[in-house]
Amino acid sequence: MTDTLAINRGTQWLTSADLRPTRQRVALAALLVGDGKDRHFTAESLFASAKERGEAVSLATVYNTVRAFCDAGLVQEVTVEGSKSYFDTNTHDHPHFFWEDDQVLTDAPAEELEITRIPAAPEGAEIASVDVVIRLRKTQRQ
Amino acid sequence: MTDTLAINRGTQWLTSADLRPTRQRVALAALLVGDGKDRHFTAESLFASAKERGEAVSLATVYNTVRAFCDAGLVQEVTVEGSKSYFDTNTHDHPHFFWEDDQVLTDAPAEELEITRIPAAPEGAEIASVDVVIRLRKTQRQ
DNA sequence: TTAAGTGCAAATTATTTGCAGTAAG
DNA sequence: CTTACTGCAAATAATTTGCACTTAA
Repeated sequence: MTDTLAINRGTQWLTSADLRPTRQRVALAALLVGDGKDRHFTAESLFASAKERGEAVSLATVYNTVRAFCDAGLVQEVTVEGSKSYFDTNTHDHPHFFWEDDQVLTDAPAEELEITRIPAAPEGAEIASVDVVIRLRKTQRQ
Repeated sequence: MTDTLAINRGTQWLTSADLRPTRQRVALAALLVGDGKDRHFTAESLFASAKERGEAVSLATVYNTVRAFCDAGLVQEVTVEGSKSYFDTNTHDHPHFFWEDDQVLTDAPAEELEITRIPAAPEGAEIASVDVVIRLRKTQRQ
């Protein structure tokens, strides 16, 4: 039942960033990039997914591992909410939808965003990134 | 030495939102809108400013008060950083600069931002707001 | 074999809350 | 008067860390 392809992908992803492919890291990596799709997650949600699949990983290790992935540039932190930290396996600059009702982060179609002019960085500074978060609220249907 | 104009402005600001102008609230309000300029702050930074001016306000009250201001629509929460909550007395939708080195939030000139197209809200949702944060990093000068 | 990774439990940080006392309308 | 506000101190939530143990290279 263990998905060899997902595990291989995860292992490659780790080694490409010079991270030691330990059992725990491979398990988490497989969950994140095993199917090649972009994934949005928090430390807690990743921990929950791991537990669901019966993987033995401690919460502290999930936190440490996600931090390591982020430092290695494998995932991108997305700032959307005061308390929790959200991460995205898609590290390219792109806009996000944040579903306020469910506190869920998803990708917004980058090709539908057109920014034709951006405030210049003030003297002595340069632009590190431009974060665009489109906050969504569910329309109540009656 | 007490700035009557600032206090009056603060008091008006509070009553306009049906908030009881208590001594502590008026002091904080005067710090925030006393000079009519927009202000960016965190609970901690506002607490520090209050202490600096010799105002007797507890940290818990600063937190509660800022939350009350936010709920009343007097200030806007700006999500820029995982840990702390930032607030802005300018409640109009406008872009921000976030100085990563100092963890400081400032306004970006709204007239220099031109978004000509925005991803449509998915079925069943509507756009609550579009947050644009331009992250700045200081250019090291040698 | 050895430096890096793991997993507890305890520490830390930002924030909220319970509750007794205080003050505004 | 009476309801809301204040201020402690304790509670909470997300995350990090110290340290002994384990494991990949």
